[in-house]
Amino acid sequence: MKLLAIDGNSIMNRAFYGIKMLSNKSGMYTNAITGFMNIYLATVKEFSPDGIAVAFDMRTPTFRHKAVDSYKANRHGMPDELAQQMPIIKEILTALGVKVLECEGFEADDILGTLAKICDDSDGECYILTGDRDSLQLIDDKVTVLLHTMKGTIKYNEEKFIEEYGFPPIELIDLKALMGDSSDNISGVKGIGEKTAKQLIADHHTIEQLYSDLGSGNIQATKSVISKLEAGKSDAEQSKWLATIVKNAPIDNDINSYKSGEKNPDKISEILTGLECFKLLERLEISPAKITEKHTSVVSEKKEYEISGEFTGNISEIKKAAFIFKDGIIRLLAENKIYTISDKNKQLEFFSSDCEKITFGAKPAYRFCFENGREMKNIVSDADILGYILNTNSSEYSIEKMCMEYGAPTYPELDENADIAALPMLSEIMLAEIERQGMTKVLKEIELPLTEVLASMEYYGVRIDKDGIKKFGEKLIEDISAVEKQIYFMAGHEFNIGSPKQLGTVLFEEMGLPAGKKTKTGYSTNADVLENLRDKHEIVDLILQYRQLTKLNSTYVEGLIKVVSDDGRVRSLFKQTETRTGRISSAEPNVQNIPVRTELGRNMRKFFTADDGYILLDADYSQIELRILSHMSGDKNMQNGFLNGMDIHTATASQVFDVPADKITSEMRRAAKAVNFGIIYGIGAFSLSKDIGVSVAQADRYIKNYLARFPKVSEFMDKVVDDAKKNGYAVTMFGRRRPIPELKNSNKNIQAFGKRAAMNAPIQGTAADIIKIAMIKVYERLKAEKLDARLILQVHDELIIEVKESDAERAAAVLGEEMRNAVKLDIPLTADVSKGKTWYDAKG
DNA sequence: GTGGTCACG
DNA sequence: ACGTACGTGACCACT
Repeated sequence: MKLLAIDGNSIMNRAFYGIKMLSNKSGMYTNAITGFMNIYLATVKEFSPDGIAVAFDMRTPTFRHKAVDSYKANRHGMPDELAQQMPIIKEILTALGVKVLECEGFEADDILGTLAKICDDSDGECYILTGDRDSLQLIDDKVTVLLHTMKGTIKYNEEKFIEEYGFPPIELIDLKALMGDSSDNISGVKGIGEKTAKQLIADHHTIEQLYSDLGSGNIQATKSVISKLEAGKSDAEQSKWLATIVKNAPIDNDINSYKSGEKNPDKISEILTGLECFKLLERLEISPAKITEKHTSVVSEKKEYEISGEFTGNISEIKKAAFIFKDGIIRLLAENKIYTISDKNKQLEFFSSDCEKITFGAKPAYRFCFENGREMKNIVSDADILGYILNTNSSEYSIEKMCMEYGAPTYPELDENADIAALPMLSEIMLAEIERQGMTKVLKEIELPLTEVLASMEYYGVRIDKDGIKKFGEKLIEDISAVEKQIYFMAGHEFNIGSPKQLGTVLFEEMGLPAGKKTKTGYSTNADVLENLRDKHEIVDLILQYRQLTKLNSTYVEGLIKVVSDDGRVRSLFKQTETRTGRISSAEPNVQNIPVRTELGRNMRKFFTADDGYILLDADYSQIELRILSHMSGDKNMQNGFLNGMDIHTATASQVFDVPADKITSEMRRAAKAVNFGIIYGIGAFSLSKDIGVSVAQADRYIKNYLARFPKVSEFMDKVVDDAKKNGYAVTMFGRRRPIPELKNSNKNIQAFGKRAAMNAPIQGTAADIIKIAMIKVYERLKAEKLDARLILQVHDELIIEVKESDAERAAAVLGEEMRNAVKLDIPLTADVSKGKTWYDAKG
């Protein structure tokens, strides 16, 4: 009989701290469970035991066999995130047919010790899996310890142990009795450390022998060690007792009772599906629970599909199909048959046919159509988008993952066609779920039509003045080396200014400047800190300059040059399923963070130009987020500011400081602006005070004043947080949801973050919804009016059109009108259009 | 791969 | 006692 005995607490601990926090949609952490099971499965595979037992500590002992009050007092209690995973892993193990052992008053390693003894007595073989070196004392000719460490699992038998420690395993107890173990609150002999203890044990083997030899003077040690040993005799004896793992826990002593039992796959499936641990189910070769309560609206029966090779029929006869367009090939599912379409003309014919299409990742297909001057028609569902709408928190929307999450049947037997086979049913289930959650409008009126707009923007790209950038870059490099030289001179030597570590050493150690904040790894040298040191030394200003110049050069000059196509344009990727709030994001290159705030950086925008014969139109919403807040909260006081056409920050200042608008100083306006931003972000007095340089108490008064003046805003924020706590998500005006599992976290800081995110999500998300609607309307009207104009960029509240000069006036009217009229709020939306040859000139 | 920093809304 | 405003992406240094 080969028994695998696992230290459940120890392995759960290793797993918990070993992998990043993983949590599912409802905020339940699963990282320890996942990690435990991975270790468990790997070990079972390697050793194929006949029986498995997992031992756990009892959480609420009423009696301690080691009744020392301070026992383990300094081992901090486990965090909630781990504690809540403990009962579940026990359930899973039980369902796997594994014995779960807990004994009141006994620790997990006592149970392991008892199991080891049972094996010894019955001629069994025992493998102990643990992360704790304590258990090594149990090793003998029948007991092997598998020590799980960060670097892997080390197998300790007697031989290996002696090789490493130089004495037999049982003497580990005596070693600990001498050197102590702070994590177990074993004091040991005061003043005896690891080295001395090891030597003493190697010479004398046991505590008893050691003290007997000490008495007879038969010992080689310094006077100080000898006196320490003499003083610590009773400590040593008590420590030995504490360090000894007991072997008499009251568990079944018939080894055969630990033979592996029957698995209960349904139970395992139910638990793991609920936890969204699909990878684990796969490893266990168990299919996920098919229908969960919330997805009962659609009955999902698996259909049979036939692989039919290249499509040779008449494309116009396909009325309804699923397709996936990848690597230049269309895979098509129609009438229970799976085809490929490899011919480009046939592909285009299919895309522009009236066939009702469902797909996964429509944007590249749209782009393919644009590139070939054809129209994509009738895409009614895109699983990528559906997945995003249903959970903006996910980082990956693969068909495989979503099938498991939403309970759609999978087709692993179809190999590379498993994805397309699963698509129709998955899409149907997700559409029903979107309908149930009231997000059908977000899907059909915003996200699905938006894909074409984004594809078009990606297709056109924006023209870049590459030579202009290069010249600008050369100038930057000159300036950089000049600043660099001055910095080296002041520091007295050369160093890597770009390394925060080296810079910290130079500023705060060599030059003795007062260090402010610290980061995890050392001194903080960020702009905030440097700003406060500006008048302490000239070098600080130079470093700030150096940072600005190198940032411009490496990120924008060099970064942009790298991605310019042969036709002189850059084509950013506008990602539609990336952000948690509903915004779109931009990458490769990111065109949403081109400098504007400083004049030097703003020059970059001179290199974003219109094509010959064209000009750029640029319009941005003014204060869209505050307007949304005033609308959604219904605060008339705030709305009045907008209705009167006032500058909103001045209006706010007037309210908060109780001063007429014409008496507001620029300082007051600045403070009010910061408060306005703070409100949108979910304010805290501390951060506000830091931002505007007043005391925390003063900042707190500003906030209190603000909320008193705009009581509906205050109520709105409270309600948004309450609802998010209750529902698990925040929601925009149009019904878009953002799950916020952080609100259920036991960590106060994470909870506080959840609250701020909950306050911000409806505002930022609604703004995202609105500009998306505007984009679709602008796109449609430019097309309908046959203008030689196209949307090319979006920067969250700003849209940019490239238009033939002769059509500029009409396109400008379209842009302004559609942005202003995208939705009707209690207060007007304003957007002014300006134009220019470059982005620099076109921005008003 | 992670952390620090900084560019934008 | 601690940490501290929302949402992104790119680059560099360093492990």
